[in-house]
Amino acid sequence: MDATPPRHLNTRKKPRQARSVTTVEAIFEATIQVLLSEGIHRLTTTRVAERAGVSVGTMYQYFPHKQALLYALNERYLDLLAERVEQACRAHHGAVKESMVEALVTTYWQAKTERSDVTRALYNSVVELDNQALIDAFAKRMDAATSAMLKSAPDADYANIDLVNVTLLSVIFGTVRNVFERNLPGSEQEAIRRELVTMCLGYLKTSGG
Amino acid sequence: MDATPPRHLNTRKKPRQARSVTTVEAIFEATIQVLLSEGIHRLTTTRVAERAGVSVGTMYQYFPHKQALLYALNERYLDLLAERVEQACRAHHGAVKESMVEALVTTYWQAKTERSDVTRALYNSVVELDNQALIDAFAKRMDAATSAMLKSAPDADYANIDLVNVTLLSVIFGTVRNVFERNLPGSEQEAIRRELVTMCLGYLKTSGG
DNA sequence: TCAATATATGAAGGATCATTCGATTTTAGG
DNA sequence: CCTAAAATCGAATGATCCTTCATATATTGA
Repeated sequence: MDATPPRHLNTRKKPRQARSVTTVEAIFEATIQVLLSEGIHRLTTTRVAERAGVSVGTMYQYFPHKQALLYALNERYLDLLAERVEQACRAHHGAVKESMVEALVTTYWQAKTERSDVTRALYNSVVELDNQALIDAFAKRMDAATSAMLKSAPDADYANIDLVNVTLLSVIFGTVRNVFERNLPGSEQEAIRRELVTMCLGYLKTSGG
Repeated sequence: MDATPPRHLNTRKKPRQARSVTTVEAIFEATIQVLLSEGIHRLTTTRVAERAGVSVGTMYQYFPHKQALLYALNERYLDLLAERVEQACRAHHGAVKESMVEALVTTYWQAKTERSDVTRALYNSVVELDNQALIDAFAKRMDAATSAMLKSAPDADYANIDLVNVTLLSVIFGTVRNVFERNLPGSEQEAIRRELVTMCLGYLKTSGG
């Protein structure tokens, strides 16, 4: 990541010997595990240290405080992700658009899936854990509403309508979230929204629905 | 939401008089504000109560503990969102697919944008605030990598290639995240992934790029 | 007007947690 | 083997926070 970390989030010192490299690695790994098994509000320095098999003091040799730990974790993760996509892009320079899209989707998807625990740990929102029940119920309602609508279309094709439906929902909802996260200027947001409509329309025209 | 809240997340008592309705409303509003201005790790019961202009004790009349407050907030938000989409769907029963898609995208998009503060407050991830710098840097790298690739295609159309590029990225990244959040079975995930490729391909064929 | 009920208060208890630092152990390199 | 630098340890500190409960105020309905 070329984003220079805010000074207060800098790591304290760089590991010089082999064992300290191991230590830092263990701390990262422990952070992910605690995040997944206990959630953010139980992510304490002591717990992470214990899980990593080191003492709290050791943690503070490498991270000035808790926030810096989370920041570094995220940074490392995003950096790896970015590198993989960049490589895939380079590998497809000059190719036809079909294989570009294929490569892009596949690479990103796979990178996220490969270590889905990390992905999930970092995705978790402020509400945590019990949240899942809400999300599920919400998803069900949406599925029901939109698939009922879709099936009522005069030109509906019933072959794979459920798959088309769930795809549409994932794409639309996900895109909105992503646009939010990137915090793009309003005009660009609006432009993307229009493109999204075009895209979904084209998709519906070719794939039954 | 028809997801019966886990017992330990139930609200304590229902407001019966007018003033307590106001109170609960103020608490919700204060939660959002504190979440936005201070972040999750500074969201304390005292702070929320103070912002809401009530005492801590009052909060505990309606929410058995902090988690229940966040849960309720999320629940209310998702419920409102779901209702709006459902209504839009009902309003377009029997319509042609074009207007269905248009309505779906527009409704969801607008609901999220209308109170973007709430949306953002609930979207915030575990890393919080300083995270934005990382996300920005990541987005820049991705934009650069993919747009360089796209422009190298033999059949590239330079008219609106930047918009096409940013749309593709938002759609792909967002979809992945959404699929993750919904925690669908692997087989369905894979099916959606294939659909996503189809969709992007179709999009690229019609819109320059 | 007056009890019964609903709502509000906030100091205090008890628990958890982030962070420090002086002491100890381990490693590298001469 | 020996010493300086690197790495580790973990009890102690001080701060923050969640939650309770006894008390006080407000509202309702008769």
